[in-house]
Amino acid sequence: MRRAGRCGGGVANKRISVVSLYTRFRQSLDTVLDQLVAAGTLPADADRAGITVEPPRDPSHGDLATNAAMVLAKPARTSPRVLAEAIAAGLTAIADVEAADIAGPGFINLRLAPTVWAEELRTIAQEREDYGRSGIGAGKTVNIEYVSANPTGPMHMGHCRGAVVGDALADLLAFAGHKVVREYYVNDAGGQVDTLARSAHLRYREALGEDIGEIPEGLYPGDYLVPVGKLLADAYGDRYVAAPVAEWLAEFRTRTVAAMMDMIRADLALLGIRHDVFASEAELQAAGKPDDAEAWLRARDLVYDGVLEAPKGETPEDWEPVELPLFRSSRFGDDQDRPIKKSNGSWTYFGADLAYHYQKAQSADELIDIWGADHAGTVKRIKAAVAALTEEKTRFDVKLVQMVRLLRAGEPIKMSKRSGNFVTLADVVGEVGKDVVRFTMLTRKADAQMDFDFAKVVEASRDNPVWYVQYAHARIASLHRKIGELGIALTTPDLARLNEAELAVVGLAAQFPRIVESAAVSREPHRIAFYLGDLAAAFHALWNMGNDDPALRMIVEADPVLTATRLFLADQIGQVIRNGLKLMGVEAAEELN
RNA sequence: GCGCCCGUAGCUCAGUCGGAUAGAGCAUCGGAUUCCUAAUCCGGAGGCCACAGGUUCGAAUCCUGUCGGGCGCACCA
Repeated sequence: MRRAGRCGGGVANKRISVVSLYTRFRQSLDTVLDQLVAAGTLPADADRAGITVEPPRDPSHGDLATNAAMVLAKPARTSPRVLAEAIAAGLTAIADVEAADIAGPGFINLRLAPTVWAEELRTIAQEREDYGRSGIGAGKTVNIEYVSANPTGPMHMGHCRGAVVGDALADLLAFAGHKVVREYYVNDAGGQVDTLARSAHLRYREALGEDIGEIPEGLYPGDYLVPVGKLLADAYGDRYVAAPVAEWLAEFRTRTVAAMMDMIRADLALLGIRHDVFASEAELQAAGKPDDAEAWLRARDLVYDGVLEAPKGETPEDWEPVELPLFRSSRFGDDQDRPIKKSNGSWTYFGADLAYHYQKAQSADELIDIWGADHAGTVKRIKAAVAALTEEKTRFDVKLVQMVRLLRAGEPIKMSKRSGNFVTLADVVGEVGKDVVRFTMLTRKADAQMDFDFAKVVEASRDNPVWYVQYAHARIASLHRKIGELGIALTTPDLARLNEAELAVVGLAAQFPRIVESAAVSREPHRIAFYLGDLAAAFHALWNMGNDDPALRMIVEADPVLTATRLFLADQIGQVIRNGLKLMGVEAAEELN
């Protein structure tokens, strides 16, 4: 089941040629600080990690702001404002800086020459789909495990959000320079896959003409197993109809799991998701990986034979103390030690999962798991296991994704697992489309609950961010059509003619690289969605100015130079929107209908 | 009982590894617009960032406690 080939995923690793505007000024600032060190104003060993160069919250403060003086005042044994004077003097000498003012408790606000923004626009035009690419992850391999739905049926909406968040995060980290491995853990070893095989056996008999009646309680009732039954009937004829379970169970299990995985892969493909590695729990066990991990841990006294404490709260009636091999997860922050084997000698889910993470850590510098919030209770033990097995050298994050409530006309859709009546991912994608599903899943922090209303996500209005961002892009595309119809002969843009409002939108577009970096560092792909909403809003506001004053329209027929300039601006905004949408796996619309 | 996540405008939510006067959409209020650069636009009001302490130049953000909400709590997966 495990695929050997490892491809980089949707976004390839490329080297970036140009550092972002903010990074560039951060470097200039460092040069100024070096000069102050040489002059004896600053100690050489002062920690500069807390220094930021970012856009000020209030645009009237200027184009860039730095907190350097406040961070360094203490090591320099002086007041922030005095130090700010010295730093500001150095910054003023930089060519693109028109003014450096000191404000508030010691901020230094920089006002940049308008040519800086014009230049940034050209940078976007040059780098095109690479604009925003970062090198912060260079040299690091990140393994991200997501979806990992049990191979017992098709994907339903419960899996959808984790799939989208994981995939977008993988794209984001790749864009930020990491080597990314996208992995799916196939839980094909537990009792549930035996149940699956039994359920398939029933369908197999049905395919051979038997009336199987109601599906008994405890077996999977869904009709997605009907074709599997036919498949098995074709493969085996009536050989296993009356045979003892032991004779067919293993073979039926393998074939049915394979069929389920084909189905899941097809579901994922509907969302544009493809994993690099499918890791089989059964193969992991067959290869003795959990035994290896156990031996390694026992040698360090991190696994011992002990008796489990009674569960907290209400003690179940059938609870009995038994001796089991326990991992000392309490040494690494867990509340209690956790069994890695069951009393029947087989591995617990945790025992196998621990070995699986050990294996992943062999070939990655950092690990990320995307889990549903219902597994929150097991985060501590797996983090403890990774800490122990990697001797705390591998960064490991578990991102919890909260549930999505499906609504139709404001009313929650009722789902019942028992009857097999759940809303499948394929249904939802079929109804509203891949792009709407993906974007919507990223319009909220992963750990916040979310409503998905079938009506609202396709609504053409201001308060639907999916539509609003697409609309901005479509408007930009429409400019080209319109200019063609009008037969305007475009000239070379004259970026000196950009007005203040337009330059402000460029400033927002120029933030894209740092938004990418901050989203990658904090592992929060939703930030891209919110940013695109802001950028789209700024562009729409610009566009709407043309309603009141025709001289402010994007297309001014009498002035081909101005039109070319504004088109150039609009195209670059469109480019940034496309780059952002691509990170979310959403296609940019050329036209809305 | 314990653990995890959360508590920001009337509602739904953002908030940059701690920064300046905490932001957006909806709803509300006040204006504009009948336009095809379409599926409205502009503006106002609205806040003890649950509460109380602490850390420091500076806290919605970090720490502790309290209150309130959600989820989880045997060898299941």
